[in-house]
Amino acid sequence: MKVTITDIARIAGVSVATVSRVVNNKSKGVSEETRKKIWQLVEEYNYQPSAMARGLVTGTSKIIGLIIPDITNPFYPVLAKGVEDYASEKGYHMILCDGGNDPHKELSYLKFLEEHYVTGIVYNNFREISEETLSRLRNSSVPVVFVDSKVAIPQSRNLYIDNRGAMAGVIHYLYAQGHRNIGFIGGPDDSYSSIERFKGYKDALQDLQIPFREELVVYGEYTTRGGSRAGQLLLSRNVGLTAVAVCNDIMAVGMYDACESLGLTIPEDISVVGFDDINIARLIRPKLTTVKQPTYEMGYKSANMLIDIIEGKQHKVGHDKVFDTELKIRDSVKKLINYDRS
Amino acid sequence: MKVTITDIARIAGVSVATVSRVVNNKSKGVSEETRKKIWQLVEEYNYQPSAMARGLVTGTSKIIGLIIPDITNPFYPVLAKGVEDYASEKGYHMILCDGGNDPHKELSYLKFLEEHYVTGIVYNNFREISEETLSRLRNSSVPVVFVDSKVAIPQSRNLYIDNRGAMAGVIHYLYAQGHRNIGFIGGPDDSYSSIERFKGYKDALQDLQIPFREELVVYGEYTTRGGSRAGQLLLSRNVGLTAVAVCNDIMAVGMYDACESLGLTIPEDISVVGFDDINIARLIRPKLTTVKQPTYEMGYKSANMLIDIIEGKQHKVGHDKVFDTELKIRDSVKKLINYDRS
DNA sequence: TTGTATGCGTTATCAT
DNA sequence: ATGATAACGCATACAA
Repeated sequence: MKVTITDIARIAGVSVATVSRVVNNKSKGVSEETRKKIWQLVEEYNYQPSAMARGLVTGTSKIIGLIIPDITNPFYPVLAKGVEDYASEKGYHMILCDGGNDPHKELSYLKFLEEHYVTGIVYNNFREISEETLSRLRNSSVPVVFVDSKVAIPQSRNLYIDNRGAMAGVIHYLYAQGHRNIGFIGGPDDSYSSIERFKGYKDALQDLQIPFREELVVYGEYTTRGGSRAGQLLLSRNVGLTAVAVCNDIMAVGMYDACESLGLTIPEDISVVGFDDINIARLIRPKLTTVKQPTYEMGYKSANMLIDIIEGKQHKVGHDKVFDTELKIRDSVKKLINYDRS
Repeated sequence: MKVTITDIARIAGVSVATVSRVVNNKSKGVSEETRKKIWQLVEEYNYQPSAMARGLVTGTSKIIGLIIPDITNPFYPVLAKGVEDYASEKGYHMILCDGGNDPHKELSYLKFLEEHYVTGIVYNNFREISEETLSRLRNSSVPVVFVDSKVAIPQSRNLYIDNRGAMAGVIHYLYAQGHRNIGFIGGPDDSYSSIERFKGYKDALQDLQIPFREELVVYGEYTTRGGSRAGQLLLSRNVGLTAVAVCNDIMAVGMYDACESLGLTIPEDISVVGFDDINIARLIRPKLTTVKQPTYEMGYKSANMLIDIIEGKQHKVGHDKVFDTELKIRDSVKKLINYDRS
């Protein structure tokens, strides 16, 4: 049998109100003596307050939700760790919801979170967030921090990186290494980050006065397999590519596979740059040159922003938080000519 | 304002009982007409039953918990995916709890799950499960499926692989490739899987009549860094190693690092075998020969077993489920001599 | 087929 | 400092 607050009260010879005060650390209104006695009983009988009953009366909880599209994408465990760490520092629990890239499941999780009175949500979905989800969020008054997408709803903040600028930086770097025929492998065409990075690709081409060629661009799923397929397609076109900018690291890994199966060597035959700097990037050979996102920090900070909103400490300085990225130069890009920028 | 069952009842001009019957799909006792009307209202007002109130009265929930030590270990996202997939097939939600390798946090999550009336728990911790945790579990009557550890408590099942036999198989394989001086890199010394795998190592040596040498064995954390440190220590001993069996893949990756920093080439200078077959194993070079665990299936099956217990469909055939492993032979082991087993 | 009434375990208000 | 009690939103046994 589960022991309830009534049991403890009865055994201690006090009222439930008193037990409640003690258990919730209400500073006033209880003598040291009874306080001690009750704690002792709580220990002895292993009393655990029912989160249900508590939630029912308070209408809230100490839980935040994290919604992501796919935990097996190595980017997300790190993000989740960041969120979890900050949350638990502040006495919150995190519920991780893997939407499985399925809008239905994602929506179901959102309902689940609402039904459980979560106090806030960290939301990431590389795809466009569905209108149904959005309107639900708008009406629910639950604070939300969106990671890597720009959505304006009340009680929400956005946290992202400069995808566009970072990708432009990649192209400029490749240019500086002597590359002129630079391909682009993008993610799903409804992916916010992919769209932005593609813009950066075009920005840079324009800056560098390189004509944009449709045939140098291919899209795929945000998976290793997606990268592999896209890579094979791109390479099979024989368009004289010397380098490829890939939209994220797991796709870049797929690109490695594609090159291998076609007998091409990186970076001798073709240079590759990724995005994210997941762990694998420095473990594969050649080590992958890529754009580092401060993934853990982004998770940590998003939880921070969320809990600040929850606790009323809203950042006055502005709605959004932009994180810096960094190009990690490793071994997957070849210097083509002795090009001196001086 | 949140809309409650009372609101719907009032608007529909019926009692809350009727609304409740409809919402919970109680087959009998409601006319088609009112049923329709109520569903319509539910849609229109976006009524969501409070999980708190519901849980409070039923004393249960449709939630299962998954407790793991570290989501950033690539083994776990896959396991989690398996659990999540089965659970959501059956209409359950999964709460993922990352204990962060911290017994305190783990215990805190366990309490959290209990307070939220979870109907069951899938539990994995490579370390010995603390006595406090265990006694808590014993008293709580929540069904538990333990993954990769053997714990006997009522209402629980175990699911694991033959760690010992699999590691023995690794050693036999190395022997067949001509290796005689085989080192072992183990995980934390209170890790169940590490202990079992070490036994397998010793079993095989005995079978093969190779004397056991203490100096060929080193332990470390279950991380890349732990593997790297252990590898450096082992290699620095200059004990004439030709091969090393590593306790899991992320440590094996660390071993790769160690070899690189010492100027050793795999497999020419030293052969390496891992355990788990995480994604990275086939992405690093040389591709890692390793023992494949059916990780996703293990997650899926553990949720299956758990929900069977919950729903009373207990497997009569036995308490435990043992999964098969498979040695994936890739490129990290060198054949030393022409040894013909015929 | 539908409604009434009770209780789930807790917090919070108002007394004492 | 402590207690009595209403209220939270719902499921369910029992009545009608």
